[in-house]
Amino acid sequence: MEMEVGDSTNQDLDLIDILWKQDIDLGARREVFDYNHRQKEHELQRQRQLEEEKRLHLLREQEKALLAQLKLDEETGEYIPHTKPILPPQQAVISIEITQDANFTEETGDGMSFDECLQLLAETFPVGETENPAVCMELPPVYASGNTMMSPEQPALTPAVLPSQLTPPQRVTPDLEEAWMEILSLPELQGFKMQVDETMETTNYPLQTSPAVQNPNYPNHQLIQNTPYYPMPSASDLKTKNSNIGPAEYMSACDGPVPSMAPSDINRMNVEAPQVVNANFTPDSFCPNVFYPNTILEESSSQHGLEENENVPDIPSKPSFTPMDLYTLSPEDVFDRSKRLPADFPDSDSGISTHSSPHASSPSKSVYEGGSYGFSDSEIDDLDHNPGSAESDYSEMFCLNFQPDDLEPAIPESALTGQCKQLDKKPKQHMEDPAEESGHSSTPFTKDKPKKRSDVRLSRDEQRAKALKIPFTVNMIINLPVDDFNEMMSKHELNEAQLALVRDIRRRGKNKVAAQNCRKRKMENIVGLEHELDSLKEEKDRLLDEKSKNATNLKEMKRQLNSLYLEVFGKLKDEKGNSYSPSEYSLQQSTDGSIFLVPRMKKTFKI
DNA sequence: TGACTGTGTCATGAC
DNA sequence: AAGTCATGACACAGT
Repeated sequence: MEMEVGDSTNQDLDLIDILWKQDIDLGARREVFDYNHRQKEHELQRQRQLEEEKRLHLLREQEKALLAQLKLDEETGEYIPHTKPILPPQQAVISIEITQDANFTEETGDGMSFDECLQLLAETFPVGETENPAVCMELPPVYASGNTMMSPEQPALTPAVLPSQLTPPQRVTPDLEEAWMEILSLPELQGFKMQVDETMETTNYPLQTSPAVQNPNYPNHQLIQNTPYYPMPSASDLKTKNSNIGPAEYMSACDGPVPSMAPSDINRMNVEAPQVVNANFTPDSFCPNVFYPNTILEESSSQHGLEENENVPDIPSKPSFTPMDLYTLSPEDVFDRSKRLPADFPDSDSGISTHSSPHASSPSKSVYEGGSYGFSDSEIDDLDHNPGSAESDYSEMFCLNFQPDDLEPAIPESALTGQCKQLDKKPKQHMEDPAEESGHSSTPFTKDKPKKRSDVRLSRDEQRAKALKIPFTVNMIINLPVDDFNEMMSKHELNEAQLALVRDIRRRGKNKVAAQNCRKRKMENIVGLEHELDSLKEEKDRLLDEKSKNATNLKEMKRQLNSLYLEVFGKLKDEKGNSYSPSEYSLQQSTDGSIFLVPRMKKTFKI
């Protein structure tokens, strides 16, 4: 089976190769045509497949081991434990830790870094806390509501343990958040993240938990964070996406009590996402909120009364746009969804201004320089060159990469936030060819390319937005239609500096897209003119050839006419029978066809 | 080190 | 009038 996958991948690569060679105008970058580059990609991909095979094998082993402890109830088709839980909780935790370890070391190939991560995990979340109900958020109601999928090693599943008895989720302290930020900023983790992303896209990952946990771009992820009313994927979703998930996976994924979980738990769970690592640790599995400055979260949530979510209100017809929504709602997803509609938003990184102009003369400059909030360009530049500082978390917050090719899992329309629906309703702007913007889209051919300046240096606008605590993502600021943008702005009381910055960001972002489009058009014009030049050259050659032929024909006709003339002239005799001298006479034809012998002395005689 | 290239930004005019 | 788009010009970073 793996061989088939590999073969098809090779064929795909070859096909892609041919297609790229055929059509260079698709906006593909240069490295796309670099054979060595693709070769390297190919090898990496093969390596990943091998790693994945190993992982799958390991997971199968684990599944077997767990299933061995279960018995299939033939009436209900459910797996039930043979006996009462035989493993003490501590043991269950240990087995889960083993799973973690395997996942980490095999997926990353860099044990040291993940050992550190694990150590941090252990310090952050003592094993006793693995009973956190939040861990089970991915379970569909059918599992969560009953005891159909009880694990023998899960005492927490026994009815004696009620959610109220559980250790309440603890908020991650700022220090720990920072530590997590640093972990996430590790290069190997970035690579791991990419690897896992690709793996999740191409394979049916047996131990997959919820896609929302695996992939922060997954809309359900947002739903879980933003709309606690739809906290869990439907059973059908799980059937389709994780069709090969068995009870063992659920049990390994759910190390806590299955009973119903209040939305507040769900929300809090996002803050504590690292606890989900026992299911399948990926950096992506962390909710962005984890890496969010508490200050921002708390401030924004307190502004809008969302800090606790203690009550479960009715489903609002149009949830208000909160900073939390915006932060957790990756713009990619918003626009991915909108991209499904006929009219689309401008391409991906349209809003990410990454270049700093030393003489920015935008209206906002005066604001910055006015010192109203003490954020000069030099300071921004300091931020630029200060990796690991605030910029890193902010870059996590603002999803820089706009990936139109992302998975588009089917989600219920009702699950979209009101804002998203609005976006769906009113996508006004024409979407340019996504390939143009795909310099940052995660095409496999750009992955290993050294990061561009725009990737390395974070957007000044993002940094400014962060400095001013602007509760919108840059992408949203730029890409929202004007009505939605105004509505969004009206829902937040922004001060003058914030307003100026937001409008500057929007202006720059739009202009950036315009410039890109302009350049693209310019290039297309150049190509078109070159083609036109070629065709004109061909026509010129053709005309020259025709002219040459015509000249030849004319010459021949003149020659024939001359000989005919001489022949006619030679037959003309005067009264005495003498021939006329061509030097003294010439033949001329009148308009009525009559031929005259005209003396060169201007004397005419009618023949 | 200078030329070239790609990109972001600003200014300006048009719509 | 405001917003958006198109485009020339400039600066900067990377090659």
